[in-house]
Amino acid sequence: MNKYIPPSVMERLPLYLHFLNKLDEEEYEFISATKLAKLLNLGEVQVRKDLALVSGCGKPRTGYKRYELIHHLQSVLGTNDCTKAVIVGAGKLGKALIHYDGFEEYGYKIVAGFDNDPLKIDGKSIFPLEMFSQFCLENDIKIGIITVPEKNAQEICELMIQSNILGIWNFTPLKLKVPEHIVVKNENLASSLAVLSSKI
Amino acid sequence: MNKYIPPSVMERLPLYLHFLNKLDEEEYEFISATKLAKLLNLGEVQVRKDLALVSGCGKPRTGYKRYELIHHLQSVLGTNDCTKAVIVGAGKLGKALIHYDGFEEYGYKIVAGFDNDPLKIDGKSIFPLEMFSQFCLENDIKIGIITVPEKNAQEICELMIQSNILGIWNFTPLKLKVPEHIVVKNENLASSLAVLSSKI
DNA sequence: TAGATTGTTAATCGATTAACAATC
DNA sequence: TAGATTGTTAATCGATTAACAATC
Repeated sequence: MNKYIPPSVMERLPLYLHFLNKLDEEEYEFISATKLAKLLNLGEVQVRKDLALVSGCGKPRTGYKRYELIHHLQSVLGTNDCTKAVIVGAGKLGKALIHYDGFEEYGYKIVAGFDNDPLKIDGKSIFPLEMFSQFCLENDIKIGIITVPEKNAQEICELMIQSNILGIWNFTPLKLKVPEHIVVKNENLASSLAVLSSKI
Repeated sequence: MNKYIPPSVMERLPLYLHFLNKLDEEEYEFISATKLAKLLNLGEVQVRKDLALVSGCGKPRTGYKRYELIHHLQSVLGTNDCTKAVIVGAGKLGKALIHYDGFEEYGYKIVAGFDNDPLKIDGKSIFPLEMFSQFCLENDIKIGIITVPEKNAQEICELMIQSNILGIWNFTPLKLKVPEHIVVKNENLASSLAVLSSKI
């Protein structure tokens, strides 16, 4: 394997994995790309190509061994060495993400949250911001999630970079200024809503 | 105007609008696509083309009249007739979205939340599920947001369709079964995380 | 005028879809 | 064998980027 997997494909892998995990183990020892496509309402060729890229262990006529396919998906998604993330900003959205357990299925885990406001500190999962850098360095954290108010986002971004974080998932509408090697993914909920609304 | 605006462009419009709203009114009576692109770190031609599609009132050398551009963006995004949305599922994520006030800048407003669990009912914004249909019909709601557990998602989806909702923003990983004319936008946070993680 | 910026047409890039030989 | 499904190559589609004449 070790082929390059484009973002468009990467985005679909969690869907496949989740669906395969839900499938009845007895009934589906094998599953074909064709069948999976039909069940997920996706293009047949698209699924076939995605799976070929990720696994490539399909057998004509029978399809993929379900268990093996799950394993390959997990391997590409990073389940095998559980990618850890931290979050800064324990407002409503931050707390919702911290307590959302849907990431672990794909190998991601938000291991801690941080906030400056003592009211939001909560022993087991949300810590004071001063502890951020040390925590990240000690635990080799590479992914940081920003859910602070927009006006504090750049400052938190810089704190993250100082703490050796390489990927930032930004939930604020601020365009973060970062050096070349840092990856930023902006999550703009209003954008999604705009697209949905325009399609109606 | 009334040109067709592709989803890829639609997605960027809230970014432009938010940025223009933040700009100092005195300093920027006019702003050029070139300048905007530089400030937002986007492609110069991309911004120019987007703005031409949305407004087209740019003047060579001076650029766009800031105020006019804002107005055109709002008009396309729907601010002018404030698109209303409702949400079902008042768990952590649902509550975070209900109280998130960032949508209104773009003309979208989550006007009410619904839940079956009496513990989550909260007079001013979260109502019992039985009131859902009537509320939607009376208030001419066209957008529904699903933040219930996956196992209840299809059932809520059908309730929404019965209540004349046309666009569904689905935060569960379940592939919803809907008739032709219903638009579904799946928001899969794990997908975003997968893309980010793979780019590091 | 000179030159920055516009709107638009052409070229490139990437992603999706179609076609098809290979195979279990 | 016959036929469903695979992996892959070619064709199409849409989005981004480059090029350029028009214009204030």
